[in-house]
Amino acid sequence: MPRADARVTRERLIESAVALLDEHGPEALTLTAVARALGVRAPSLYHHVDGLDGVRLEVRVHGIERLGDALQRASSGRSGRDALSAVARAYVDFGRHQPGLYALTLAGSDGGDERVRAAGARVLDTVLAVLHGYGLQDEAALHATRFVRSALHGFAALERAGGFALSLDQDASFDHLVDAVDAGLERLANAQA
Amino acid sequence: MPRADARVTRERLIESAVALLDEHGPEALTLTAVARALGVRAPSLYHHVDGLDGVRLEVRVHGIERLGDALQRASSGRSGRDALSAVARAYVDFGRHQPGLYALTLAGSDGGDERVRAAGARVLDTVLAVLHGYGLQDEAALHATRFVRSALHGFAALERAGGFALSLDQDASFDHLVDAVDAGLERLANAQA
DNA sequence: GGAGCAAACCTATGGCGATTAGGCTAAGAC
DNA sequence: GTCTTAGCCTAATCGCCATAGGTTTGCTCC
Repeated sequence: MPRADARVTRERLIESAVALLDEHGPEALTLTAVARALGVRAPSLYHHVDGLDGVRLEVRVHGIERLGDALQRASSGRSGRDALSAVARAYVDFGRHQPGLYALTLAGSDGGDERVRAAGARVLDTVLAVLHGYGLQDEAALHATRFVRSALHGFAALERAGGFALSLDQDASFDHLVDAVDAGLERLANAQA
Repeated sequence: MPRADARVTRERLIESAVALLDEHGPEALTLTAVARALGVRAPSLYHHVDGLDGVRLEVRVHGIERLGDALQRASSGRSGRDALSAVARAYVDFGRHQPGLYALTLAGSDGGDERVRAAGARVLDTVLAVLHGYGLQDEAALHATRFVRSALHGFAALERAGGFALSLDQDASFDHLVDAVDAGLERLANAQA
């Protein structure tokens, strides 16, 4: 029975952690900093989460869930290339707007946490639904999912790391990427038949 | 004028750092650990590199150079889809065999270091050479490079992070990825014309 | 309306890693 | 042989994670 006057709640803790992460990078996510943001001392957090890794886990779960939300929202009511384009845009935008949060969704030893698995499955299902629009099914669809996620994650990660150093328009590159992925999916769909 | 009996050299320092990274992960790369491996105390390292970030920079430069070596070796004597396949395999294998080193090649604020730029340019050029085999030139080739690097980095990163949770064969997924990227490049080459 | 339980915090402490300051030693130049 | 300086060192500070153990104070239930 949680007390009503608690300064620390899972929601507020995640909120603070995400803010630190997005504004000051991964290094800034410390127990001390989170505690300070919540008006509390660092050891107090141990009553709510399992140390720094626990904070990261909570944030990761939250991040994957939010990513799943964004992808599902983007794909709803669309199909085929249209759906691919919308989902891809949503994915990349998520990485752009919440770089710190996004980085945590993938990096990490999640020790087989159930919530991570469930949230990840939802992301996977959303992508799979898009691929069905290309006629991809079963194993071929799963391989294709890995291709799509590789391309999207790679793009988001390279963008974040400053890997696209040249002064070439990134939005144009994104459009080319979607075009190329579209062609790749058509190839995989044909190869499957 | 360096002394002959020095225990710390750039080479030995990088070697130790890479070993720590590949065997025990990013967290294990500490000044204390590197110093211990070299038979020296941590503060002594400051005479050779600029702190922990300096170590990371040295390792990053080394990693990008080695990646460049691997890609160039893989592409030499091949062209077209054959070259793409070989380069992709070399890229992914690099990430598999040296996960810690690979992770550092991209993650990071390299503050515009000249050696990083140069080594990165060599990687870029190798990929560009492959794309010329598809008839891609100029701007279109650069956009295509981003597509290829996104797909390869994404695959390597997801593999390393355990993002491919399902028990689906990863080598088969890799073959599908190469196939899809090949199709994507053909599309981009046609769109260019 | 008070007793008791447990939630929510706290201080104290230990340990480790980064980094700075300041000093010793001995290799190699001249 | 002197002297410069590269290469290491110890000492000390600071920030952070983590554990141990204690105090306050809502809440619930008689």
